[in-house]
Amino acid sequence: MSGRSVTIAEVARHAGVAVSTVSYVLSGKRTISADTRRRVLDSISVLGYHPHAGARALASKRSNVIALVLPLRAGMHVPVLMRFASAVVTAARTFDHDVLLLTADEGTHGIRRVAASALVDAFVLMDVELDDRRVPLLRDLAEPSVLIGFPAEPAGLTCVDLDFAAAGAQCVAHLAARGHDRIALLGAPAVVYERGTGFARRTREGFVAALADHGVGGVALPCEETFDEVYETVRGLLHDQPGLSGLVVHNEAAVGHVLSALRQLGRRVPQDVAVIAICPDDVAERASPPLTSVLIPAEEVGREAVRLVMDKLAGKVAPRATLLTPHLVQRAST
Amino acid sequence: MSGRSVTIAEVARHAGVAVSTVSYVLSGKRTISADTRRRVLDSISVLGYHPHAGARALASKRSNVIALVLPLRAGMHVPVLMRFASAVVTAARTFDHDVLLLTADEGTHGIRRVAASALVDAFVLMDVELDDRRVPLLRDLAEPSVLIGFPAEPAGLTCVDLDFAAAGAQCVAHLAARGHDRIALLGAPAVVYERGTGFARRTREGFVAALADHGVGGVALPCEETFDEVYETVRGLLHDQPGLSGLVVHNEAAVGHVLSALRQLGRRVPQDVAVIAICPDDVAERASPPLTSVLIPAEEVGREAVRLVMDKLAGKVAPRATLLTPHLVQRAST
DNA sequence: GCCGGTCATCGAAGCGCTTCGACACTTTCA
DNA sequence: TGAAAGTGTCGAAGCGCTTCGATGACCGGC
Repeated sequence: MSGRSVTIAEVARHAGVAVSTVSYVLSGKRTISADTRRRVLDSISVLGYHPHAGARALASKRSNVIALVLPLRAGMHVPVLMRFASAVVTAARTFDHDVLLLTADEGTHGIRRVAASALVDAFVLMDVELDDRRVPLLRDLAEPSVLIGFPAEPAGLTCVDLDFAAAGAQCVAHLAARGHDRIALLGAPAVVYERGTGFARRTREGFVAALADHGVGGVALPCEETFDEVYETVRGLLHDQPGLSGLVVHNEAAVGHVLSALRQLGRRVPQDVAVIAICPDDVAERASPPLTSVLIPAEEVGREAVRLVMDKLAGKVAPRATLLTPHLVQRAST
Repeated sequence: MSGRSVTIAEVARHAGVAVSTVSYVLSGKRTISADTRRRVLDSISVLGYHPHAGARALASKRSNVIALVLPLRAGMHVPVLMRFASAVVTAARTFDHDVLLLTADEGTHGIRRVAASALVDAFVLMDVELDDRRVPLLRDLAEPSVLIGFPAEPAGLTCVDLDFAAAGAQCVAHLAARGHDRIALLGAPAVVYERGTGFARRTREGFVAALADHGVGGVALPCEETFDEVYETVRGLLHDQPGLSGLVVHNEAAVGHVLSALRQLGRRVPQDVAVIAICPDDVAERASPPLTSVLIPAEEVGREAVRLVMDKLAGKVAPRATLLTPHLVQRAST
C-alpha cells in the first residue's frame, strides 16, 4: 500500500480549501457549494483518502462501530447464529458502521469494557436467556442496545425476534386443517428449556395453546440431538400415542435424525406421519422429503435489530418489542 | 453508568502525578517506581478508568483491533467456521485485542477500507481459496495478515491450517492397518472442489497418495449434502466397488446421512463397513455409532493464527506455513 | 444605497492519548 | 570527589479529526 496514509489536511491542500470544509463535505452537516463539493470529492478519490477511524471517534464521540455479542453455548444452533451474525454485519454496513465481535467468554466485563473505552456506540445481543445476567447491565448503560430474543423482564429494553408462539400455533393450525387430530412437538434438548431460553419455551406455549383452540390432542417433548436418543423418543412417541399422525420438529440438529428414525420405524412421510420443521429454509429443502417448514428469518431479524439500534443512536425512540411474523412454507412432508 | 467517562487527566490528578506517568504505568514503556505505580493503579480502579480507544489509536497508531474476514459461502461448514471465529476472539483477547468482523460481501473493498482507516492493525482470513482474490491485496498491504487455509501461491504470506493431506493419509493408514483393502473417500460437494478450496483437495490428495503407499484400492468421490443424493452415492459406491469395507467421510453435513444410508442399505457399522469422519469431535461423538474421527482442531488453528499475527505485529518474522498435525481418535465405528 | 439576512467558507480550539526531550536526583567508579 | 551513567518523573507537542464562532460575499427590500 502506498506509503503513509493520507490525511484530511492533504486533501484540503490538494483541493485548495480548509480542512473544515473537507470535513463538512464528508459529513454534510453544513451546506457546501456544489462546485467545492466536487473539487473536494475529486481530491479525495485522487489521493485515496480514508478518514482515520480513531481520530474521528475521538473528535466526534462516535466510533461508528457496533458490538455484536454472541453466546456460543451448548445446545445452540450455530448455523443459525452465523446467519444472524452475517446479516448484522451486512446491515450495519448499510449504515456505515462496522461490527465488533464479542463472545460470552468475557461475560458482562467485555460489554462494560468496550462501552467504557468508546470502542463501540451500541450493542446487539444474540440468544438472550429469560434470566440473562447481561440484561441489568444493558439497562443502565448509556449506549443503546437491541436484544435478539426476549428476557423474562424486557422492560426498558428493545427486543426483536421471530414470533415463536405464533410459529408453534401456525404449525398446529396447518396440521389441524389437514385433519390431523393427534400431534406432537419435538423441541430443543431438555437443557435448553431448563436454562429458560425464550424461543424454545415460547414455541411450546404457542403450540400447546393452539392445541386447545383447534381441538387437537397432542404433547410437547424435549428432544436430544444424537440419533439414538431421537430414535428412542420417536419410537416411544409412536407407541404411547397410537393415533399420532403429525410431528412438529423445532430442533435443527434433530431434523435429519427424526426423518431417519421414522424411515427405520417403517413410517412414511407424509402418508403415515406429516412433519413440519421450524428451521432455516435450506435445512428444510435439503431434507428428504423436503419439509414443510416455518422458517427462521435470520436475515430479517438481523437487519431489523440493526435498524432499531441505529434509530436509537439517532435519538429516535424504538419500540420495546418487535415480533416478526412467521411464514409457513408448504413442501412435500405434509 | 456513571455520567461522562473518566479521562487519563482525572486519574493523574487523583493520583497526584503527571498524565504521562499514568500512561507509562499503563504501557510499561518506562520504569515507574513501585510506589507511584501502586498509587496510579489504585486511582484507576477507584475512578473506573478505561482508556479511550480512539484517542489511544490516534496517538499510538495502533487500534488494538484485528479484523476477522469470514466468507460465508455455499457449501461451507458453518459450525466449523463459528468455532474458528470464537477461538480467534478468545485468543485475541489474551493479547488485549478485539476482533472486528468482516464478511466477504464487501470483498476486497472492506479489507482496504478498514486498513486505510486504521480501524484494525492486522487481518486473519478464513476459508482461503486456492485462487483467492484477496491474496494479492494482502501481499502489498502494510498491515500484517495470517490466512487460515492455503492459497495456490502462498509466497510472501503466512498460512496456518490443519495438515489435511496428513489427515487423509492417516485415515487410509488406520483402515489399512485393520485389514481393509478397498476403501472410499466421500468428500465435499463437487462445487467446493471446483472452486478450488484447498482443504478439500488436499485431503483427497493425501488420501489418494496413501492408497498407493499402503497397497490399498480405493476411490475418492465428491458428496452432496441432501439425504437422497448421499443415499444414491453410497448405494452406487457399494454396488460398483464390491469389496468395499471402509469409508472416509470428509463432509460434516453428510456424516449423518451416510450413516442413515448405510443403515437403510442393511450394512452394519463397523461390522460390514468401517467409517472414519474428518470433522469436529462433537459431531463424531453425537453420531450413532460414535465415529472414529480425525478432528478439525478449530480452537487450536484459531489460537495459532492469532499468535502468528501478533508476532508479526511485534515485528518478529513468522513462519510462512504452519501445518497442525491431525489427531485420529478411535471410537466405535472402526 | 444602506440594512438585515442567507450562504459558503475559514481558522482555531479541542477530543484523550502517547511519546520525546528535559530535568532533578541517585548511584557508580576512576 | 567529581564526572558519567542511570532512575523516576514531568511538560508539551502532536496524532487527525469535528465543530463552533467568525467573516466575507451576495441578496432583496425599502
